[in-house]
Amino acid sequence: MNLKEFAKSLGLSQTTVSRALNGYPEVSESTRARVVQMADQLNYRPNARARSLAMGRAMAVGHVIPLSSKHEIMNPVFADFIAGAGDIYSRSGYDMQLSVVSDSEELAVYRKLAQNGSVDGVIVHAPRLSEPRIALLRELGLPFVVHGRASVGVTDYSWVDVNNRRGFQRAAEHLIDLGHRRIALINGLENLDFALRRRDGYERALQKAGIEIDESLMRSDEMTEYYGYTSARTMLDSKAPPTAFLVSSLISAIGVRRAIEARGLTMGRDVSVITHDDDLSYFRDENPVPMFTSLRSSVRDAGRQSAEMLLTLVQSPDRPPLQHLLEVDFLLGRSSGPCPHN
Amino acid sequence: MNLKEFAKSLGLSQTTVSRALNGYPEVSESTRARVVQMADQLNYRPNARARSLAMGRAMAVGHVIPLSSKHEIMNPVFADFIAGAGDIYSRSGYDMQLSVVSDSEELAVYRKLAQNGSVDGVIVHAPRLSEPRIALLRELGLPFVVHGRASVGVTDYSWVDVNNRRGFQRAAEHLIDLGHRRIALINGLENLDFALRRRDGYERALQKAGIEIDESLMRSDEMTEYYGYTSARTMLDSKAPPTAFLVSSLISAIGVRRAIEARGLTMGRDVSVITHDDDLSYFRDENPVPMFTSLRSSVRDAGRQSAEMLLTLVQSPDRPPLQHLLEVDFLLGRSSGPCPHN
DNA sequence: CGCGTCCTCCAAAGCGCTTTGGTCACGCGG
DNA sequence: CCGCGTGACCAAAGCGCTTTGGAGGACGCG
Repeated sequence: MNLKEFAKSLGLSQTTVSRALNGYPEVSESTRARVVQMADQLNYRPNARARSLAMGRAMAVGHVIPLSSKHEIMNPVFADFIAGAGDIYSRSGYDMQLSVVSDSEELAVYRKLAQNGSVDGVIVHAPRLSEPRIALLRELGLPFVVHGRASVGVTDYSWVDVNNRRGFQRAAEHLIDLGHRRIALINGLENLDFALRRRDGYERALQKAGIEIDESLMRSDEMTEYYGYTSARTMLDSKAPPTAFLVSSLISAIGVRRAIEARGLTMGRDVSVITHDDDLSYFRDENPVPMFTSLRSSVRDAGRQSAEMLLTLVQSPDRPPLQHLLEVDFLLGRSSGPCPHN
Repeated sequence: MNLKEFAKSLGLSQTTVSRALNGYPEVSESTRARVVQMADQLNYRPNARARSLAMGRAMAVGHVIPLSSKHEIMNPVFADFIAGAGDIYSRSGYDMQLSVVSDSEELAVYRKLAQNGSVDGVIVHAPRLSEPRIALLRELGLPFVVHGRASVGVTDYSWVDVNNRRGFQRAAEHLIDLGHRRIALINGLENLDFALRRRDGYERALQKAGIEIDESLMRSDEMTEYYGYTSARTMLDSKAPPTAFLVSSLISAIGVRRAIEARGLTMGRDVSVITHDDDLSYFRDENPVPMFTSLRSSVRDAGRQSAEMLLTLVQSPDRPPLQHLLEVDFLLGRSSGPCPHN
């Protein structure tokens, strides 16, 4: 059933029906009511493609997911982000389009999305220190919001980010206050901006406390469980093992914990752990005192914020960039305690 | 830049340009070469909306994700599935559309997708025992593939599923062979079909061995880490604790392990654990002998298979249903061993 | 030289919607 | 009674593509 047939079956013109359905004032309330009622009685729905072709707006936003051997963004964290963002899109009548691409074609895909007309805006995930996508998207004139920031380069773009530096500095300071001096950093991939900021926060805290930075206590990689496990395992087996771990992801922290216990040690007593926690639904700790002391920041919420920001941008494109910095919650759990060797 | 302008700048008609770009034989190779070259020089790309409007095909497939308080499909498992499916779509020139909806509107969204013309097919996730979506989609005439099966109702629809029953039966038999008699089942939500099949496999193994089924050793819920932890914790604290756990998800198994160790026991020695393992990238255990004895089946691969199946269905709609049953790999890890109390 | 056949290319008609630029009838004030 | 504003509706022109149904020229064959 298309508009033409539907209009005919109502004895009205296409114009009137279209207007009635889209809430324009040029049609009487009684007619509108009749149209709307008949529409869901006859199950008529405007064809989305035709609609957006006529309107010049896609009513869709895009997310590009690089699927590489090196860095896989499609991880549990991303899933929760998408859940948050998708929720907002649905409410606003927008579609969400996911493109899974090998990272060599990533930029080409953004280009395609823009020139293609298939989306009205995009979310940029996992920005690196210097981010070519920002320049590209600006050049293409496609509205975008970055989840995270790119420290190098222009600053006048829209983003939603977590205060990673402050969070990690605070966590490190907390460990230092507890007497720890050998604090390991199990970080994410340090070609990604957020990881660098975390490292920076960590280093600042050490420097302020006059603790020398020890590269052998720092790791950077994809934040898997196994990565957390092997990193911690290796460090704990070394001559001068760390007494505390600062971990970039709860998933890796689970691995760190496994290594600690495999060594016959007890987390929170022999070795302290503080982790960043994206508050993923599948790893939510509902204990009053959670297992991990953590820096918590809901990535699902970040997804919602980003989506909302993108939609405002899409709806008023000449607006100056919007930026939103989320603070993390510092949660005391059972994984941190005073340094035992003092 | 649209087709009209682009054609004019080439001194050709829209027809010829369109044909050149789409590989029709009615255009000479030399002209085609010129068109293609100019296209990427001038950065011309056909508008996707217009294209699919004209062709009557959306060149997109949909995935619907219910975001409810009761059951959240948007979990790490789903993320990996999407990564696999999305990969196939990209290669084939299809877009992937995700709809995140509250579960009360789920059916309405499928209806919309079909009548809307915004997708050419859908993947049905997390089927329940009896699945209204199957009847609906058939009625709507929208091609679909179910990830999983629905045991009750029609059987002639397309699906990709894992042999859950056999896998769990086998795992339970393995534990029985090791002398275990009190085997707990930490299952997924049992209104979902896959969970029922797993339970069925588990029960069959017990029955065959003449072991009485004990409801107090069975749990069913969303497969979070915390769920695994509390379930195991409670059971281990009971008068007649289980000596082995059969777990439906690696994530919950991590929680089970935590409970075991919190009790001062050692997994693999005091208590055995076998878990289903979706081979998620972020939980891949790269040890030669993995930590968990598991039933492994890559959900990413299932995503690929489902996507491929859907695309063949979309491309030849009158084809009879396709069905594909994936077997699980039984992997011996360090989490299972002989029953200690014998 | 005439005619049929390819080979290349083209004009124009959709695809299903929105939106511009009306028309028509009615009512009201002067 | 005339003129004009206003409310309710409509015809038709796009949006940017694909595809149908030719057209025109080159070429080969009798």
